[in-house]
Amino acid sequence: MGARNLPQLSLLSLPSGCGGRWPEQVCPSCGAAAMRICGSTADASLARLETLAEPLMLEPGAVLIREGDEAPYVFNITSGSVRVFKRLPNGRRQINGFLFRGDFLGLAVGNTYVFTAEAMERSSLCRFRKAAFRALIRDDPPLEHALLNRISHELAAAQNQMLLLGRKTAIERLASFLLDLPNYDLSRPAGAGRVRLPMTRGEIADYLGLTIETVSRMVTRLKTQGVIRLISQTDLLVERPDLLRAHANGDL
Amino acid sequence: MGARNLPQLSLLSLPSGCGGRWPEQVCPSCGAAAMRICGSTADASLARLETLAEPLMLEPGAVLIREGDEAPYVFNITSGSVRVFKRLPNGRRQINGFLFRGDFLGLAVGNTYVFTAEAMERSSLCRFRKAAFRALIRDDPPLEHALLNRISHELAAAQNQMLLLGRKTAIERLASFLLDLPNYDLSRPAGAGRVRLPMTRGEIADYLGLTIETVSRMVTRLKTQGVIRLISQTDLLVERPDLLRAHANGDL
DNA sequence: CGCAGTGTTGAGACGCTTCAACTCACGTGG
DNA sequence: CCACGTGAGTTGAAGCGTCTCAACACTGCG
Repeated sequence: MGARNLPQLSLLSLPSGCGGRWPEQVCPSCGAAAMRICGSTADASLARLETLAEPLMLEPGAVLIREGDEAPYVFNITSGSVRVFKRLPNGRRQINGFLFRGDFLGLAVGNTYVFTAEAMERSSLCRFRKAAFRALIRDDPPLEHALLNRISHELAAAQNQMLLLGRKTAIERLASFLLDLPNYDLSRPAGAGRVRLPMTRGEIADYLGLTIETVSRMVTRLKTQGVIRLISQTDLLVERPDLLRAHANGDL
Repeated sequence: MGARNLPQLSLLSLPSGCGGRWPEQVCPSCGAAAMRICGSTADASLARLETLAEPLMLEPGAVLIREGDEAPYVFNITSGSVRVFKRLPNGRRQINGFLFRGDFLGLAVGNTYVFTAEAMERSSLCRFRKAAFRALIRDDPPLEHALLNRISHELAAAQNQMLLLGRKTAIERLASFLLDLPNYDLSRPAGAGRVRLPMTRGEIADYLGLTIETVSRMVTRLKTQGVIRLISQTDLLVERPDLLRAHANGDL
């Protein structure tokens, strides 16, 4: 690698992504607009970016990125949701994150994608050629800083997840997950104590390093203890946030 | 956060850090030189950087960074090794990475360090005020790109670790670890098949999400199977790399 | 109404942890 | 120089938490 060689730009936003709420004027139609959520206000660049964006529509289950493939693109989600995961040769799956509107993805090492990404529901995305995206970023320092900042948040989130996977019990994992969940999809805020579970039990299990059955049992346990109440399969109410936090910290 | 606000620059190099070997003219005396390993050759910047660096010497076990503290500094290791970890309230520890010469650390979110870092042996580091470091990077695009590249490698490494922690068995974890280990400390390359274990069993356990005893048992199992041979407590020889890889992939 | 996909619940198996005893390497002082 | 102490590592036996396998319940849809 020569000195003038640009490093590959490679991004992935994990759930805790942006780390803060973004202005509501964000438009879901194009990646250019979505970039605004990163804090970049270089409008000249945004205009230029718009010319680079290729809009994309995906059906549920559609594969967006395949681990090991060549990585010419960076993506930005403009609506819907995406799961990002890796697989072991024997089929076991670890979901690394759930991505929503405004999140970037396309993490690559040596021009190869390091994970697979699939749409969880009908989703729209914007696609950028990495080279063009990279060039744009180079000319827009605030944008690059914003991206760096964003990746830092991701790294912090990844480290929290390592702590969870390596050292927490099943109930602690679920409790932590339920506490974090509201921060995932900021574009669809829930009411106080209200938690949306837009993913299946299987996906939760593969995210928490557990099995479907264990997740189900732990949900039941929290329900029995009066910590949460199930509105439907995909919606629940946290009745005792204090107890949920206690569980997440291993105090129970 | 206003638009002109710079995001906090926040870095942590995980073991697989740089992803490639660096030129051997790297000098262990100062962070400025260490930066060269990132691929930046902007010598004007390097000269300026040198004026910003505060050298630091740490004894084994010394705490470099404490999780939750204010985060005014970014560090670069110029010799020795550092362990980076998080703790649960009940004391359980998850080691997120082992860092060596050339690695940066100082990951923060909202101006607060997100992990604790301790010297594993007598180590020297260079310390930079984050603000100064940040300003320098802003004026040195190749440097910033190099850092972005580096962080991308870290994120990829973090995702591999999530897969390991969430979905691999004890023997698979150890095998994966032994295969990765040679890439950690590139400044002290080992001979072919030779693996140095500069950390204790307890540290390996806390890195792999296991207990000391399990790590010990798995080492014994690999030894019994003729996959590895122990030279000493801290040095071993991989006799059957093929079998080790098979174990890491869960094929055995 | 019946089917398929998703979620729940129970019983038993399995793998890792826990607890405890023992070994080994190393440094220190008698 | 050896006895001793200490911290790290190993090994064994028992316990426990999660997984596996299997049956059943629920929901949505043709």
